[in-house]
Amino acid sequence: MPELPEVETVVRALRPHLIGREVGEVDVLAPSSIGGSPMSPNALQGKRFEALKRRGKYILADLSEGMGMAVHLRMTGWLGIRPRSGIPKEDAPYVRVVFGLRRRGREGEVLVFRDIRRFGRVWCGPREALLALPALKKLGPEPLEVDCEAFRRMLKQRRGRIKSLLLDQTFVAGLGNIYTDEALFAARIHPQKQACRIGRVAADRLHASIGDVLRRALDAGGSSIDDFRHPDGSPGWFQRALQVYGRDGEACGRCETGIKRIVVGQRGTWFCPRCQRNG
DNA sequence: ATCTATTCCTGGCTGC
DNA sequence: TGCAGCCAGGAATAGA
Repeated sequence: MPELPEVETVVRALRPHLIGREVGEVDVLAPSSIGGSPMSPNALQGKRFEALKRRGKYILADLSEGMGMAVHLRMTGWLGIRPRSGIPKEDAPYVRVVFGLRRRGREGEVLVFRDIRRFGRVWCGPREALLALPALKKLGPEPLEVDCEAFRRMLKQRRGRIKSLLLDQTFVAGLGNIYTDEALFAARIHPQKQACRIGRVAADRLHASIGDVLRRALDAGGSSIDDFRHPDGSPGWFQRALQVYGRDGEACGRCETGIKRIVVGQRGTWFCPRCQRNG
């Protein structure tokens, strides 16, 4: 499932392929994959990619003449560059949108949006209209940019359970189920602990753990759980380094206690009942 | 502010 | 071997 490190990995890999190229013909095979867009993807035809960025779990492209594109991969979304006539047969049923790419007027490759479960979305339109989309506008701060004191204050103001709070994109933008569980384990905080009752020392530890786990996952090219793959089809490696996520019954790397799975806010949650106490 | 339930969607699993 | 039923999961949404 693409979270911040996976989305950032995709952005970095796509950047050199897209910058400077112009959008050619656009083929929308699944209209439901187009978000409540300000405009149809066809409006991007003839516009040139100028920048590719990430905000939370959103991929944001700046195009010429003030246009933009936003993509959310959700569970199974994938973006990649393919030869114009070279979409593999096994991918074909899941290809939802195809953007032709031209350089100096010459047709070349295509940007493919593939998405098995169709939860992902592509939005197109004027940049300002995209940034005004409620979901983007309400995003909380980037977890790698918020400083320790600010983070501590943010926790103090909230009475919800820490796990649910970290998953709330309006609180911090970019964490998902994998990295919240990993960060809470590293900081030795119980996922159901009330945010405002996390002490100063533990809050600082959590802030550091979030930064640490995200940076290490980024260095590993993300985690290939289920079907996350880089734009070139290669997998990330961080799933090997995961300490608790999906490791029901396995021994905790710190104390050997069995990792436990519970449900918090309708989300599968893995933690070590001995290292992470709710007291 | 916060909680719960529901919806979207499909591959993969379980149980018969 | 086949089939029904269930589940995961991010985020929007509605309602409490």
